[in-house]
Amino acid sequence: MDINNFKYDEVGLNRFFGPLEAKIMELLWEQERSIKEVQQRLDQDKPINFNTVMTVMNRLVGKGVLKKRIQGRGSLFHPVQSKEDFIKDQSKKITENLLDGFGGVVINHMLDAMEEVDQTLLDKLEQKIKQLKEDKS
Amino acid sequence: MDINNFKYDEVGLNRFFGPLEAKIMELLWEQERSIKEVQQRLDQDKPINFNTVMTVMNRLVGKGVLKKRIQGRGSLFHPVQSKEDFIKDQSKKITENLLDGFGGVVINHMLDAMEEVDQTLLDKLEQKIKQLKEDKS
DNA sequence: ACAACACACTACAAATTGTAGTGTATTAAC
DNA sequence: GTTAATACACTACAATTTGTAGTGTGTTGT
Repeated sequence: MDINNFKYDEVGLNRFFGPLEAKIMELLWEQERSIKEVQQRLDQDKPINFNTVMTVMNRLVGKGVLKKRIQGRGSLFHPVQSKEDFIKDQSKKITENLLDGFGGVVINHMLDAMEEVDQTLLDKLEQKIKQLKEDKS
Repeated sequence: MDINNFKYDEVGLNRFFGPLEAKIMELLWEQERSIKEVQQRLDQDKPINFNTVMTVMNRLVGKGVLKKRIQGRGSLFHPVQSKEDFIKDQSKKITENLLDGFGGVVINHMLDAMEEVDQTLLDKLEQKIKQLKEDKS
């Protein structure tokens, strides 16, 4: 899975993908689809070439986020992970990366950010730490 | 400050900058320097053109991470933030972004990642949580 | 046999980053 | 005071990523 870029000025899946890639992923997380089906869906919003969609979908296969399954004449595409699992995995990677890259420097600010979003998070984290300490002893 | 890309397959400052940019930032976080001084430092490791260094340094000014200060004939460059502050700010942005972009989906995995850190960080976490709770009451 | 379709291969454009040439203006030296 | 070195602006090109799309090929269904 070579997705390893997080654009934190973007929104939603655009943080991990280009805009067209993101739209395609979204459609395929809904359900498995052929290139044609994806192209027709996208075309409803804005005219888009079949080959354009094909190229991008194949690139996503190359990146390891989509899989191709031959079915009769054509192929069907589906993500290798659910959307939730994808986001979870990437978030974990990013968080680990921040922590073991910059350690103590960032941890306070991560907590600040957590608190701003949801106060109950601190309790959850406290519990986890308590549990961790019990496990160790 | 238009740094908004986090490459989580890279190491250190390369997560935020290109490799050459990162080396230059590192040198300027040590101390304010002229283009010539930066170029000569880098040149010790590997031959590098003066204009190359100049271009990249000016681009970093354009991105808002460096400032230029005229001094006599030439200019001296320095980061607008300390290295620590830079990393803190970016980390906070990334964390907030993850949390309010993907909400509950990522929280547990962020906590998981936090659990995996070393003991001293865990202690820091506990302290920080305690402190945050006191602030509330 | 032919037309429609699925797909491979190829290519180009914008943006980002590293690279570096040429030209200009100011400073320093003789 | 003319020349030479220096600092810098301007410009350009290559590789990579992402969006875009043309052409060509082989299979299918009529």
